[in-house]
Amino acid sequence: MAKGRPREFDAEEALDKAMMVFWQQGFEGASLSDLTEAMGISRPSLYAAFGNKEELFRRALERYVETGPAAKYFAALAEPTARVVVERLLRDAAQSLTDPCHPAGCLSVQGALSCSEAAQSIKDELSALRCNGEAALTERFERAKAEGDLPASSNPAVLARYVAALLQGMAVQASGGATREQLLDVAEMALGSWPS
Amino acid sequence: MAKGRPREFDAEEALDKAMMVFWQQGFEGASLSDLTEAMGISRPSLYAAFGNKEELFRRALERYVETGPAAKYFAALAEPTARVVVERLLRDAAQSLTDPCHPAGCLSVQGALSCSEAAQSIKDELSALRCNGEAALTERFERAKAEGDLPASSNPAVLARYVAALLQGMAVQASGGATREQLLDVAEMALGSWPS
DNA sequence: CCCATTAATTACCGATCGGTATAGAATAGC
DNA sequence: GCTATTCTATACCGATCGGTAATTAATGGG
Repeated sequence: MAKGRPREFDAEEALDKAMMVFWQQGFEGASLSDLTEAMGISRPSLYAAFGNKEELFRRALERYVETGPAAKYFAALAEPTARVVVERLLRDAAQSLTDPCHPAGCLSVQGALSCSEAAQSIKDELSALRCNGEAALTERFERAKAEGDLPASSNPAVLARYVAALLQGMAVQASGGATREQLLDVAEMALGSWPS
Repeated sequence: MAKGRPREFDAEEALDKAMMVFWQQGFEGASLSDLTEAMGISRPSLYAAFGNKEELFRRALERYVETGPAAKYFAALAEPTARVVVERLLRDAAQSLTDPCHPAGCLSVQGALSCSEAAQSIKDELSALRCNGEAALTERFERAKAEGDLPASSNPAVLARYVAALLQGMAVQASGGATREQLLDVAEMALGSWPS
């Protein structure tokens, strides 16, 4: 098994580096030279290991969802009540969006919020990802409503869209340099008027 | 006065076309070819009239602020009470962000939320613009607080940041294809818990 | 009418874009 | 050791990027 020359770099490490570059510069703003330099590998190695720029982005995004900040998002849905779910979503977001260990903001928002026609499929994939996150939150709120955890009069889809919009707005603020404290203020403000 | 050959295009019309392209594709995603095609002028005409791509963007942004959606934002601050200001901000945003007459979303958000180092100054200018809008809202809330229009316990800066985040999040949602009704739901949800 | 001035057109510039052909280096199985 | 296989390194590809030089066309002032 495993014939041939072994690769001299760790694929997951390289992917993490690529993720950071896409995170900071967006899909189109990240050039192959930026990527190879950050990943510490040559251009042919990148193509051999990851296909092309678009597939590399998808792999990086996958990693962002599975092991990055997006993983905490889905983990928060497991909290026992809707109120605690939202508390964790907003507070974790304030924390993660300003974590100095990685670029400010959210890859799913700033990866390709606008782009040329050539990158349309990337933009669509990102908005589909955000939509999935919102849908998962809607389901969580539907469950909460069924459990009497949210008022019977509440509208889970609207609540989820509201929270999603707030999180995405916090991501824009973080991208613009907002501090963790400022984002926490926004989070607490929203929590102060949460219906439960 | 006015010597030389007269230009064959209307500069403001051309600027509006450029604004649309930047709005849809972002600063970096919009190529000179995209721009000249949409503006209906040749490349040297563009450079003679507007300097270069960066200055063209700044001119288009200026126009966006003065005569575009951003103008309505500042107009809303003139409403008599904080409550009505926020009502108009959120509802006008839901309307404008999904107006089929122009690209979905907000130029100040999707013009360059992330970019390469080469476009950093554009990104900075946009985040400064958003920051100005937020600061103007803070001042409006301070006035409202002084007028007893907002509770004495309220924090104008936090309220403004909360509203700004919500608006920016709505812009992200619109960019992803959210409908006007969906954004209005978010607006009404936020208004339902407004402190006054 | 002629000239100075400005705009439009064509054709082009070097640089960088994403992507690859080719050849050499390192492994496993035989 | 030899071969098949896989990775790495150099050097390169056509296309497109933002930006311009040079020429021609249209105006106003003298």
